[in-house]
This record gives sequence, C-alpha cells and structure tokens, in this order.
Amino acid sequence: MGLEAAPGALEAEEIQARGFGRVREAHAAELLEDYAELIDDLVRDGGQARATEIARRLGVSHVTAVKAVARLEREGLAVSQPHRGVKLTEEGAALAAHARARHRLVLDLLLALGVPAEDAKADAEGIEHHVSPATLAAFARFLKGK
Amino acid sequence: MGLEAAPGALEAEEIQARGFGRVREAHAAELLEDYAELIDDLVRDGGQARATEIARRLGVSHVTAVKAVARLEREGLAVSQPHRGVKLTEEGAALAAHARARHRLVLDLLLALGVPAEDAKADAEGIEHHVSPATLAAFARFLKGK
DNA sequence: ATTTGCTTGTAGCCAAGGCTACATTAACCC
DNA sequence: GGGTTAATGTAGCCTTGGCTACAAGCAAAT
Ligand SMILES: [Mn+2]
Ligand SMILES: [Mn+2]
Ligand SMILES: [Mn+2]
Ligand SMILES: [Mn+2]
Repeated sequence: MGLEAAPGALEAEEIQARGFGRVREAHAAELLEDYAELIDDLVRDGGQARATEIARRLGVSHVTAVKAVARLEREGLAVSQPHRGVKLTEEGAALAAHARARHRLVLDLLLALGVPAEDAKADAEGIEHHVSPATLAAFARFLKGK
Repeated sequence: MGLEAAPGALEAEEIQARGFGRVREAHAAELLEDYAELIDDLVRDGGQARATEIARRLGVSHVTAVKAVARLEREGLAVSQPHRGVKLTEEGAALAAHARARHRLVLDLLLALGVPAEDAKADAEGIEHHVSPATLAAFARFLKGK
C-alpha cells in the first residue's frame, strides 16, 4: 500500500488524534457527571446525600467518595457541611440534569436494540460520557422513528 | 416516597455499583487496547511502529507514548528494541484483533444510525471500551437486520 | 568525517483516583 | 448522662497517565 502522502492521510491522522483527545476530556469530566447525577438521585428520593451512601452506590471506599465530593466543591458544583450531607449548587444541578437526560437516552437506545437490562445499565454508565451531541441526536431520531 | 426497603431496591443498588466497577475496569484496560490496535495499524501499513509516530497519532508527548509502550512490554503484549520500533507479541496481536473487531462494529453502528463520520469516529474511540459482549451482539443483530 | 536534525531516552514534576489504618464525632438507646 | 455504633475526617501510601526540559544516539547530507 502507498505509504507516501496518501490523499487525505494527514487529515485522517488528525481526526484520529482529535478523537483520542476527546476521549481524554470525557474521562476528565466523567467523575463529576456521575457524582452530580448520583447526588441528585439521592436527594430526590431520600432528601439527602451522605458520603457513605454515595460510596456504597459507586462501589468505592468512603474516603474516595469524600475526596471526590471535595473536588465537586472546589469546582463549584456542590456544597457540603460536616455530617449534613452534600447538596448541588445551581451549576451542579444543571450538570446533573444534562447528564441524566443523556444517560437515559443512551440506556433507552441499548434497550431498544435488545440489550438485556442489566448489561444495558452497566454499559450505559460508561458509554454516556462518550456520546457527542451529534450521536445523541441520532439516537433520539432512531428511538422516535422506531 | 418509601425509603424503607423498597422491593428490589437493594438489588438495584448492587447493579449500579457493579456498573460503575465495570466502567473502572474498562478504563484500566483501555490504554492497552488502544495502543495494541494502533501499533498493529502502523505495522500493517508502514512495516514498523515508532514511538514518535504512536505519540503523534494519539496526540500525546513522545514521553507518554514511551511510558505506555513500557507498560505494554511489562504486561507481555509487546516487545521493542531501541531505535527499531515496537512489535506486538502473540498475546498483543490477539488483543489488537479483538479490539479492532469491536471498534469496527461500534463505528458501523454509529454510521448506520446516521452519525456524521467524524463524530462517529471520535465517539467510537471511547464507546468501544464500554461495550459488553451482550451489547456487541445486539449491535451485530441490528446491522445484519437493517 | 562533521555537522545537523530527528528520534529516543531519562529525570523529575504534577493531579487524579484509588486504597488502608486510625482518629474523631455524632446519634441513638438505655 | 454514658456507652455503643455508625458516619465522617485525616494521614499517608500507591499507580496511572499526563507533562517539560534536557541528554544521548543515529542517520543522512555535505
Ligand atoms: Mn450517568
Ligand atoms: Mn457514568
Ligand atoms: Mn479507544
Ligand atoms: Mn470511558
């Protein structure tokens, strides 16, 4: 195969590098999105979000959860008082709403394609963070038109 | 809403925690899969995979690429000689083949759903690592039956 | 055979996201 | 009120995956 300056080759490489870059960005944002969504869930149907419960839901130690909550606070997404649970700021709530809608749509698509519910839930938890607006729109079109 | 032992609630929380755990595992495996696939690509149509080229394709510094290649070697997936490029071991090649097939299927699904090619490529780069065998099978069924 | 320039290697730094072990504090029950 | 239990906080450690800056190596051209 021609190795020398195949037409469009440079461009293809750049697209690839951009793709990897987007994956790295998604991973950096991921933890914040998952925590925001989870805190919102817990507050919704329990009135409060305690560190230990967050940890249990995520399957991590309470120390890990506490450090992550500290990061949310640093980034202005949440506030917490000792022994009083965590609450989302307005910005955090907006992030949670956005994350939840996207997550829901991804899950619905998987279910519509016939993926068993348990697998669909587990996979959606990762996939949601890698779905661009364009892809999300395509998912929505498919679900509507099905 | 009832907070006390809603039926199936415990189970749902465990499923959620398992989902997050699977995401963490996927992320730990991700780098190895991407590197294996990329090295395989480069060897296929260039005869060799040099650290600098790997770095360029991934959009990272050469130091990052070199360290990652060292990790591949540590894990028995690749071998490299100084100034002679990187080669996959049998195990590495198997991983690359698996990753490539899955990646391809994910990309094809996105394209089939009408996602623009550039977005599809970028998103597939992240999504591929979160697709369980069950989901992959559902994607294949959809593509066949479409 | 030198120079020059890309490629590779090394040192040392950083933040994120995990963990265990131990200390402190709050809540609850008696 | 005191004791017990559970939640929270703190200290300190680890690995991963990034980076910059500088050193060394190789190859190609003059
Ligand atoms: Mn989510
Ligand atoms: Mn998630
Ligand atoms: Mn990938
Ligand atoms: Mn991911």
